[in-house]
Amino acid sequence: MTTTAAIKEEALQNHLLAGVKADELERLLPNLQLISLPLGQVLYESGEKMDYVYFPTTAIISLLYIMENGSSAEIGVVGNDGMVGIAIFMGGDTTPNRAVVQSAGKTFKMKAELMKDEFTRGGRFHSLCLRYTQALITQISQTAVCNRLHSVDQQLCRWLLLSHDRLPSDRLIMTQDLISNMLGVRREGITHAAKRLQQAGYISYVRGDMTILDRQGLETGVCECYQVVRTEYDRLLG
Amino acid sequence: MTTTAAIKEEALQNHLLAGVKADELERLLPNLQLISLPLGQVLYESGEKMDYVYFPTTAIISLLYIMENGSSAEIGVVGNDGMVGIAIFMGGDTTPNRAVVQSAGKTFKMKAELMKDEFTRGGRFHSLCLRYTQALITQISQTAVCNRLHSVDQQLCRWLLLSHDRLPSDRLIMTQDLISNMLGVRREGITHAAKRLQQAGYISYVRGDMTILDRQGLETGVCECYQVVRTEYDRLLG
DNA sequence: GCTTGTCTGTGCGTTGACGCACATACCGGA
DNA sequence: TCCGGTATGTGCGTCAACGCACAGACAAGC
Repeated sequence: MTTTAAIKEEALQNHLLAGVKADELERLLPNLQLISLPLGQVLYESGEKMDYVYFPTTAIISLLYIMENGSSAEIGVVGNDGMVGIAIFMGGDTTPNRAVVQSAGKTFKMKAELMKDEFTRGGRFHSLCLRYTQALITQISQTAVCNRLHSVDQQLCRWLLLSHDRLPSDRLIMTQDLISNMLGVRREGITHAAKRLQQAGYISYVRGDMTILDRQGLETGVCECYQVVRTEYDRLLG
Repeated sequence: MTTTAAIKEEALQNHLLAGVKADELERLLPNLQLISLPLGQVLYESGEKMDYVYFPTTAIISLLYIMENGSSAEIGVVGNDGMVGIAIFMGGDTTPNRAVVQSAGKTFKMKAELMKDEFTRGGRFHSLCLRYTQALITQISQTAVCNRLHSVDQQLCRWLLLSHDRLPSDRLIMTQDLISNMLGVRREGITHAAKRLQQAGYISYVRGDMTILDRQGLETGVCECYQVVRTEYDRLLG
């Protein structure tokens, strides 16, 4: 049986939960349920009412927009740095996006109503949620800029670094086909870009099993977008 | 001398101000200062502390990210539908973006401190600001998607429609060069796209003076991104 | 073993956008 | 009236990414 202390320690792996005041955390803990998310699971569908908010610890969730013709593009990524379901406290209840598990792992979930209750209490939890939302806005904004101005190679580096920041290890279980769906480019484009990164010795991969070997190498290939987002997260939540 | 009633009527042209409760508006009005903004004026520079929040009535403000090499791309646009300076109440105080006047016109401004005070009071103003922020997030997200997946022609249509929605007339004073900076594409690309729209009879323009002749025509050339954003604004703030 | 499905690699023609160069057109001021 | 500055139009070569087709390569299961 998992002790309360163990749960608490697990919860602190999520930066938002780690940042709230002690009394707020005590109130939250009994309402947090730890679950495992398999790769590909859909947490929300576009326009669907959100029943839960998620605080990932080791899982990574991708926020996608799916076009009417089926093509897709990622607008943001959430790991242990944040939460999935900001629309719950922002007042919209839904978003026109899909939230899907990009990397299997664990997450806490909490009922939307309880989330709203705690949010309206104000306090540090309230302000932390808002600061996180602003950081997410920066990430989405930079995705927009990067999509417009940078090459697939640069974007793959950015995407790998963003993922690595949220990953408990250096391994990423993910096919090139899935990555291409996230980045909204051709699968072949990812094949080429990934091959170059592998030849440079920055990553290795075999059939959906990717390992980041040289993080600093990746950072030499990335555009400024990554650092802008990183700096803003540190500034707002660090 | 401008009467209080006249100021109030002017204020109601901004949808956010029009949406707050009567007592909230009475508190806000004495702190709101109506000013004229010329084309090109910079309201915020990237990373700069925001002293004021702006509630446009007839002006349109563009939110841009400026790359280190000087190229730029728009991440969102704000008119009488919203406000500029959400970072003030989100807690970050600054953003890595520039806010620049895209279409000359009038706006109310209010000191950042007063904004924070009113926001922390809660009430409808609080929730309206958050709902607006969510709508803006959708706009930024859709910009990211559109940048990735759609042609310059489609994006110009989207951009014109978004501008038209926030414009008091059908005229837009703006050179193709400026539009290209907003969309993050070449000036020649805009020349080509605009020429096609003019030949189709949807717009006319001469040296920085553009008129929208056939809005429905533009809507036939736009991608689904425009409607997604429009619908979300209506849902959240309508 | 074999088959089947999935993942990755590669080639090839097409295209949309880029970068550059320069022509043309228009405006306002000296 | 001329002139300099600005806005727009156009041509041309280049390139990154696309769409498609198909060839290995590997894993899992029978």
